[in-house]
Amino acid sequence: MATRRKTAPRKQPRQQRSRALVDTLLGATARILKERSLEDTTTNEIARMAGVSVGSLYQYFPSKEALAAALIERKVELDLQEVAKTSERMMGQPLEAVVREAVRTILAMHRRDQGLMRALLELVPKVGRYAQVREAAAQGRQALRLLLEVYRPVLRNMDLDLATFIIGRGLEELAHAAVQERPELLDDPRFADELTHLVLAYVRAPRA
Amino acid sequence: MATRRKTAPRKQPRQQRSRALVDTLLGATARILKERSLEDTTTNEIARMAGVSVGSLYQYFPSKEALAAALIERKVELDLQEVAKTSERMMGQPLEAVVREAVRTILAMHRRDQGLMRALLELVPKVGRYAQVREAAAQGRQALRLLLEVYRPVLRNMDLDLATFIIGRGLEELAHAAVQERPELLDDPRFADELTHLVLAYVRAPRA
Amino acid sequence: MATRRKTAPRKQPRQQRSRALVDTLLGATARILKERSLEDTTTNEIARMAGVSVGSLYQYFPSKEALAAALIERKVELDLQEVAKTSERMMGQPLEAVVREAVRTILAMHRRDQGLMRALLELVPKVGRYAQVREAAAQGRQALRLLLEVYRPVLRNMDLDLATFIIGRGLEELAHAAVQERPELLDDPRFADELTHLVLAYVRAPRA
Amino acid sequence: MATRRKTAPRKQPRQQRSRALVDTLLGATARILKERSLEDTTTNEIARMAGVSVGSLYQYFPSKEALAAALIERKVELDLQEVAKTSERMMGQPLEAVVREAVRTILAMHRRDQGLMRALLELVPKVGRYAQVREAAAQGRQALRLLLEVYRPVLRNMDLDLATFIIGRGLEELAHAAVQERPELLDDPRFADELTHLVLAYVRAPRA
DNA sequence: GATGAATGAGTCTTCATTCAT
DNA sequence: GATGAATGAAGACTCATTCAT
Repeated sequence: MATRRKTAPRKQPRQQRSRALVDTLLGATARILKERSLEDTTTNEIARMAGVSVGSLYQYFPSKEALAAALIERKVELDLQEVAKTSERMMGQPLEAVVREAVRTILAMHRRDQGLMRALLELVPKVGRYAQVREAAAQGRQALRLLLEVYRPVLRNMDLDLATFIIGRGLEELAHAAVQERPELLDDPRFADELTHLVLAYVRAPRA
Repeated sequence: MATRRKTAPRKQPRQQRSRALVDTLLGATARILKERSLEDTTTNEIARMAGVSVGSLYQYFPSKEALAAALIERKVELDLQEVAKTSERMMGQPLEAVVREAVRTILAMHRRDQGLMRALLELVPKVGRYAQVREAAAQGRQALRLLLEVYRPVLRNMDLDLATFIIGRGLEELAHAAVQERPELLDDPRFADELTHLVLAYVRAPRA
Repeated sequence: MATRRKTAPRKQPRQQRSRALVDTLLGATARILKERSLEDTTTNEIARMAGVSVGSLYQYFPSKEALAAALIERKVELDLQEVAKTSERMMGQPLEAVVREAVRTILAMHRRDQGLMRALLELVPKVGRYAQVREAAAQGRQALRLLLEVYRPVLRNMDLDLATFIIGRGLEELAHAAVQERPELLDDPRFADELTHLVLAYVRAPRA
Repeated sequence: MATRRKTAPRKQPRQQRSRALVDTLLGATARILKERSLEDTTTNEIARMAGVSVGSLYQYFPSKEALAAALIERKVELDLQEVAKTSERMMGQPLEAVVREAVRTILAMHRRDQGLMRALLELVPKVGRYAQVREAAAQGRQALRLLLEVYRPVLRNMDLDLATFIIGRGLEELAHAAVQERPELLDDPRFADELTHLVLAYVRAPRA
């Protein structure tokens, strides 16, 4: 049955050595999840991969799922920081530059983690981390929304919430799609151009 | 272990009774997969749910995965038929009407199957049905591409392959996203309007 | 930790074959418990000993403890029947004969099961079957008490409750003790004689 | 598995500090065993309870069982001293007084340790300390036997060995029984009276 | 000597799959 | 062909014990 397993970390790694251990474990888990689903992985394998005993694994993570959850949280946190930094940096730039940079950032984020990204996304429901991810997405959207508001004068009249959802999620999903189906696009400037155009054409007021 | 299991159906259900059995099993599987992942499901449960013995299940499906694979193939087939029908019907209509109808169709497809859709998508890699799904997607894109070619004169100059990917996958993923995050949008005409606008603005030649 | 495990039997063995299976499993468990404590036993071993697969074991018993619990309940039931039969049979006989027969019965019961008896007694707390055993003991005492009341005229004046406890438990424990420490006494008529004397001397009114 | 583990203490605590450590550990073990079986206890828990590291525990006790064994030995030793003292003190007193005092002593011993007593008794076989306990019991019986011999003239004709077993073990077990089933009896003078009567009536020669 | 993090053998238990009826 | 009891391989997880610091 789908017994949701405990995912709360077991004890905080206070010592430096422990922190390294936790990192190694998360690293091994990440590496494995790029190739295999969580249930096709065993805790023993993760431990072996990390060059650590199972016992040590369970010292810090009460279950396989907890490892995945930790991975997700870490990733969400990092991405959020990046988004924040970018959106701050772009404030005041012309609309087109902002959009182009946003597209660039999203593609970069996806290029970086490829497989892991997809694996983690699939794990979100199983591991009960919907809340965090939603929250992160919400923050990202919030940043996007603020930008749109700034440029409202040059935009067509529209429901900003809806537009934010369509743009935010649309770019995100197209980046995912590229990861899955056509990874080479992540490095193709034409793809970035097209996405930029997609967004700009969508939001701009039609010229008189 | 990640042993890829046999997924080829065991024997073709020639008899009418057998065909009904297969349908019942697939139905039960579908119903369960809407709520639970495949590995959180047991063959015994599927059989019980279908009101059939496990033995009978294995008469037609050599493994749990085979059930999922069959489900995917069935779904792909149905969707393709629908796409074909729609695109045929739309031939010759004005661009805007075509896009609007395409959006409507996609949203309808997603509204219909919600959970199952997502479950199946996650199963594709595990069950080794990438090929079929790709192939189906390709066919869908091909239809889309044909449409775009017809309207090329009124469109901006662009790489049709790339545009097809962006539009096709974009709409699909935004429909997914709505299923996941904001199901009410599936029935909201403003969502359909915005998506239509997204596509039209993207492909249309900018007015002089 | 002392997590009390589920002990409720899993499904009732309806078929004849299943009933045989359950019996075989209980038999194997009994045989092993005569030599080893429950925690020094593995479910796999019990299954192997019973010539059955672990899976089958878990079909009927949700845990090792459940097997022990079932064994205890079965034993309690059987012993109670025997006590009831004996006490009924003795009604109306002279006091000495009654006591002698009671002693004989108790010794016989212990002679029969020896090791198992001790093992089960130790398991009672761990398996949460105190209630049943208490209840059984209470019924046995009740029978004894009824007997004593019948003979009250020839007995010394005493608190019947206390006397029942001392006699009932005393005999029981001395039988246990014999099992543990001097098994040969179980077959020695002098031991039975002495126990009979112990009881009679204790209850009889001192002759003027 | 039922591998009998090493139980010999590891090193003799010569230093005063070490002796205190050993005492603390035995104390913690005793406290825990009153509530939980040995296998439901972890060495880590014992150590934590004693405010000591596991490592230190293993400095003095090579296994969990060794702790139990040490506890048993200590208990046996103490009880034996007490028995010796009592029996010495009673020499030359009238029979009834002697028996009464013996009963009192036994009840007191059991009142004192309650839970631990039972726990230790269950551990004796697992820990391989049968010999010591037997030996201790034998010494106790020997003392009892000596007493009986002194009073032989006023006793009925009987097998002293058998009588010793019945009286010694009978009193002991009835005290146990009281601990388990009716603890309030340990403090009830009527219980002591009845036990005294039980023994006296059993051994006394019937009056002409 | 003390510490407690690390180890890994060993256990319970599940569940996909088979096969006797 | 259907049934569902039986099988047993495989995995998560614990905890006695060791040993580097």
